Amino acid sequence: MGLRLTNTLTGCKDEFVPSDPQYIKMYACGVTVYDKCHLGHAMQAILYDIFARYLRFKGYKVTYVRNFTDVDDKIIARASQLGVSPLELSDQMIEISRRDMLSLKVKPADFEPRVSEYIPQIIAYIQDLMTKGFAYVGQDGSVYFRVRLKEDYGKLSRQNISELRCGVRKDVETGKEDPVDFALWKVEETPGATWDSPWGRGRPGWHIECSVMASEILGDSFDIHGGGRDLVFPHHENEIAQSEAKSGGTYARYWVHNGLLTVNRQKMSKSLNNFISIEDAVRDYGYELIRFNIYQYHYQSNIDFSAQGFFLGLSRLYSMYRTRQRVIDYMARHDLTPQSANSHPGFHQAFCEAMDDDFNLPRVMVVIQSVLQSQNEIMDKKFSAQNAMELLSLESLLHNILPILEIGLREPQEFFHEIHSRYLALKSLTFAWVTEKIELRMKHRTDKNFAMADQIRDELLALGVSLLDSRDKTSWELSEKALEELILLK
RNA sequence: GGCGACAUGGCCAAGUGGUAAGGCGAGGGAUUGCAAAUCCCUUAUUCCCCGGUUCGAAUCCGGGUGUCGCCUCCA
Repeated sequence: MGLRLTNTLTGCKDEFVPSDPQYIKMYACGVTVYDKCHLGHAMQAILYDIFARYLRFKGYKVTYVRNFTDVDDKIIARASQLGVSPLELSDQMIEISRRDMLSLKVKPADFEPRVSEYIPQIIAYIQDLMTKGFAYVGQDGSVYFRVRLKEDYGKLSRQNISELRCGVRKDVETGKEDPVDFALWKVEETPGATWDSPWGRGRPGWHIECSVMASEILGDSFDIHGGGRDLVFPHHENEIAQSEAKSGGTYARYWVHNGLLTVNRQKMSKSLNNFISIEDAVRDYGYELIRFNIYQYHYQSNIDFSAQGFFLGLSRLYSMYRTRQRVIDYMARHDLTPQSANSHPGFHQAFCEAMDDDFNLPRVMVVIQSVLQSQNEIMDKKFSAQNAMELLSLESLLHNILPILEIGLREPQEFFHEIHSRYLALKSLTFAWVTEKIELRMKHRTDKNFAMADQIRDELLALGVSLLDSRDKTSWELSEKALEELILLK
């Protein structure tokens, strides 16, 4: 069963055939570290992390590279504003970014190169382009890429060079031979962010870094190159132009582009000031809810962030842990151990088919939904050895696939405790108070004084605490309304 | 102005030629002292509009309309 991937280069969902049948090389554009990352960056990082995890799950060896852009106009501007050196600022931001990724349970990529560490290679690369005639020193002393010489320029974004020129493009650099050319090396002298080169002191242009770092680590040609949809043009187009001009061969074989996180349908971005930082998002919603919501959409779609959407996710996540807890209790009661069964073949296949179909996470979520439902169904039935085995195989399946997604892995008790404490604190209530109320109601119930018992239950429900009576005891959880309140207050 | 993507029930969202997944919501049932939770059933003859191709289209083609992204840094 093979993976199929939507390839921006062809515009089709292509069968994915790695150049080496066992080894996949993947590169994803990381962030420019001039400020804290926001939820949109989180979405991208989570997605490519999952792709890498799934490919490994399928048995491939994977090398995954995700870069940090630490040399850039914005970094320089920001650093001078803050009165620190550009690399000091980017050091700080990289550290924060790593912490953010950790808090989202995103595994580090195998390589996380920084532009500033690849300056000699970038210079050599540009020199090579120059000897091949693709690069030239412009009138302003900077080095540019001769776009028109690359005949298939525009093949990724389907842009036509002659049409580009009549665009609303501003600030055309004066040193270029042709307005469509782009900078490889910008000559200037900002302290702390420039290096000596054959063309004078300066720094790398916008797109060269990815080409250089990708080829240094993965080689001239590799399997998957990913990034946000907003990078298709010009960033990825230019990467292809440079890389293929230099190597003469194919650069990335499959181009994957994820959708963007939007707010009121508009892209989440610093400039629109409609962003939420990863730090804030994790604090307010938790990493798991963020991931859970991302999985409701295909990676190519934009995800419109809204509190209402997050509420839906929370109520389903809550429900997931309810089942997780129920399974744990059930296994304890019947003395079952999870290791004693193989992964459920039917659902295992369904999961792989969904992932193989262009990483169709919404379909994966349906599979998980069905697994949980089947577990509940089994536990609703009379106990039998056969049912127990079925339950264990479902459990074994979840143990296999949930670590790829990083959801549903916590101790349910811990999950509930966290969310319940937050809610109770919000309402200035305590666990002890709720327990007291429940015990009081229990007395009324055993006395068959249902009117009083129901009154207490209604009182608690009005506060968002919903009671669940089982044969011997009463437990409680948060009502839908309470969950909604918890999210909407953010 | 150019390029690209998207438009599916009250809401969210899968689905690239074979007769509309799933979730939320709503209604009914099993269960329950009554509830909650859980499970079961029902809830789009139809996929923005108009043409075309085809035995057959949400899916392909042409033309509209609308939304978004890119063409300046952007995941």
